[in-house]
Amino acid sequence: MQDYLAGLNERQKEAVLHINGPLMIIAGAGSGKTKVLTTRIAHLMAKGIDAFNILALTFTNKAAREMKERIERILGNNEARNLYIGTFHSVFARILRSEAHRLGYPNSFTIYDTDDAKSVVKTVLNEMQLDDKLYKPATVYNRISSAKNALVSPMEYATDYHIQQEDLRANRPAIAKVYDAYCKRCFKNGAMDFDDLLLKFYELLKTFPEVLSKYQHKFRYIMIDEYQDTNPAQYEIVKLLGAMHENVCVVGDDAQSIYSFRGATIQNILQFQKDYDDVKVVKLEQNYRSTQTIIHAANEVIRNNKAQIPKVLFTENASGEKIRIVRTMTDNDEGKFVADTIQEQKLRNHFSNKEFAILYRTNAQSRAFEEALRRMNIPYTMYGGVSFYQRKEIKDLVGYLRLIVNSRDEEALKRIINYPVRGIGKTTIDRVLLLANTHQITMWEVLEKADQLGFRAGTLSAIQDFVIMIKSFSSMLQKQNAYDVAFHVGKQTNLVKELFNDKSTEGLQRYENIQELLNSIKEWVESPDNEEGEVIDKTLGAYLQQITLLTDSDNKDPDADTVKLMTIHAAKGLEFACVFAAGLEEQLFPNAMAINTREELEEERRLFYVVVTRAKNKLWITYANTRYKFGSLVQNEPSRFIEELPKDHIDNTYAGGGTKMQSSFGFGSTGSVYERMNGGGWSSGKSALSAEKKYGPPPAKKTTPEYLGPKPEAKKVVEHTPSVDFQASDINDIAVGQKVEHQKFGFGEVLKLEGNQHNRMAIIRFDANGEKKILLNYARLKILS
DNA sequence: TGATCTATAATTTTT
DNA sequence: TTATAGATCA
Repeated sequence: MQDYLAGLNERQKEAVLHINGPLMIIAGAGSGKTKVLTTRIAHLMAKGIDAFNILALTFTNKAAREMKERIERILGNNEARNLYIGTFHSVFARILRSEAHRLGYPNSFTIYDTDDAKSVVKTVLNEMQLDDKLYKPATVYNRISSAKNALVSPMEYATDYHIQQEDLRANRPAIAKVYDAYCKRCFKNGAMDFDDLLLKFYELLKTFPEVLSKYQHKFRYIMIDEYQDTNPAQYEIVKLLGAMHENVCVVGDDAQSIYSFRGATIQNILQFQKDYDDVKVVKLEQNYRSTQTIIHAANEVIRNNKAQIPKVLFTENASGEKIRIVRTMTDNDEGKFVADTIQEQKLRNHFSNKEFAILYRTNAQSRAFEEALRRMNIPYTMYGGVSFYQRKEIKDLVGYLRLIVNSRDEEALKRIINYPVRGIGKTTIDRVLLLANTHQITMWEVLEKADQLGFRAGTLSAIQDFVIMIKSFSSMLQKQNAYDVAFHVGKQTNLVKELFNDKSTEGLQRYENIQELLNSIKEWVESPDNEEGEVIDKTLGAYLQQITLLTDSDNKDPDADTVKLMTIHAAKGLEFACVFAAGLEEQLFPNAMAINTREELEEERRLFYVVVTRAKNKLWITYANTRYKFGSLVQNEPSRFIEELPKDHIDNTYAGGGTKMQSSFGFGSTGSVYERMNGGGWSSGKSALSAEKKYGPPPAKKTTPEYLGPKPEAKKVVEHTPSVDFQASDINDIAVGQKVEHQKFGFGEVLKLEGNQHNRMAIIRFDANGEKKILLNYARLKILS
């Protein structure tokens, strides 16, 4: 761990060498923030500070992992294992596991993910007999979540004038009561939601001075990454923990604050200097990531925001190529353009897949890119889908495990009580719920004493079998490790068998997922159970808590040679040689949901700043004239952010003048992409459009989006009116060569049959609509001959 | 009670 | 377009 200081610039060195006292690092995009943070921790340790006394909090597991690895590399030993590095949520959950009993929770409390939490909200709404059309669980949950993040208790919520006015105006005056009931319900279930991990930890520190003192002594040096994204709960916790030693170092960039929807407030970073005396402030303004063009553009854009800490990012990197603005006809064309350009860049400049990222505002935009990439056989990884642990089959097995660990967990109980089917249906469950509520006991307790509560004989025996089974699992937990129990549960409940017997492709996948879950438990059980003196909790309970805090991206390999697709939010902190910023359209980006106030719009702009600064060398900004939304075609204007880019740094030939087309496609290209796009037969009819039409000047400004008159030819279907006697035939009777009638596509001939028994597909040539692939499970076909 | 079908609503960002 | 919830049937 020699000269770790070499390779740092003066500013960076200043930050690293500052040991005692509060420190605020304002780190512009690509200014070596992580490097400074990790080097600083290494430096602290080199100066003799014990790793056990250092706490570093991040927002994502990924960031935590990366920091740990980098510190290990600098130190060259495994002292870094003793550092407390993790996300706010995981670190607090870990501490709460040994302290939760003080607050009346079981130490093996369950962590509810968003789905569980919404489900609790739903139960509460039902029981309060509120209309869930008006009180949508998601909306109500968001409201509760915001309150928690702002440390607003149910009581304060109910008595705050402004909050009440807001709810009243939205015609949802009962939210305060729901909030209260929700908290009580979670408590009764022995469960904490994501926000509770912060809130309850805060309460713990506030209520028990001895606990506070313990952790103040332990964490003598505190470091917070992405400080601009902290919410009031996190802010107060840091303040409490740091109050004794005041060795608090925060790193952030106000220009990259993009989580205010989650309660983050930029005030925290602006306030920092007032919270402590003698705050050392270091600004890192030199960017090592991007070209001058990109940095200049980013600076220009962010200048339009009012609220910010003054700073100017600069770089000594090459000036680089202009930013290319590309307009396409539809969202599908956008996908094709991007896939095509990636292919071309790979050939021309020898880029590998992993040097490309396609970044967008909303997850829904991924579809067009996925399709296009798949068609070109370009491997890609999509971030932000359903997490492995959110899959149904995984949640089912995990549901059993959760119930075993914490019998109060009502959500888990409801999930698995009749899966696999064991004759405890909806009627019975409702009855159990009612009994639980009237007797003020948990559902599990109702089941335990079901014999005294007058269930029908058949139902009673089903319930008793269930109770005996769960109890046998619980007792097994005393003697055997998490993996053995999980394996046994899977086997005993027939869950694994049921999936094994499902031979469809999806069934097979589900079966494999269960195997993967079991493997992961095994791996976890067998990994070393102590790190340098500290015993790691290897119980099933600890495992369950840990997996709820994992996200989709946590089990994806970032180094895999694939094109990365993700939202801009998910891309924060990452960098790529080539970036496609997609869907730069009004309504989409800035998003229609976030243009009502100046603050919201400025956050969208910061988001744009983030996406621009992800690019090292090449940046494309794309937008589509029309795209599908809820199944119908919508037309949008180009994003206002495009206009904010410095004109001399962009190449918008594509967007503006159709006449200069040939010379426009950077890198001395001959415009092959363009040719392919027009003439390559992507989908029917495109070639008929002239270049002028396709990439002509942007449409005249319109205040309201309108629907395109004629449908694009790609989507054109010659409508067919089904015969009066139309009746779907049995799909098993369909054979090659038959003449068939389809409700929508009309008459045609079956050319080919594909797929397995459960997922059969027919390729049919229709007289009026050409060849289509028809999924027999979904389509209705009538056999004519 | 359980399975299947039909109607309806919904998409901003996430630990 | 897709996912989900309620309605209907076995």
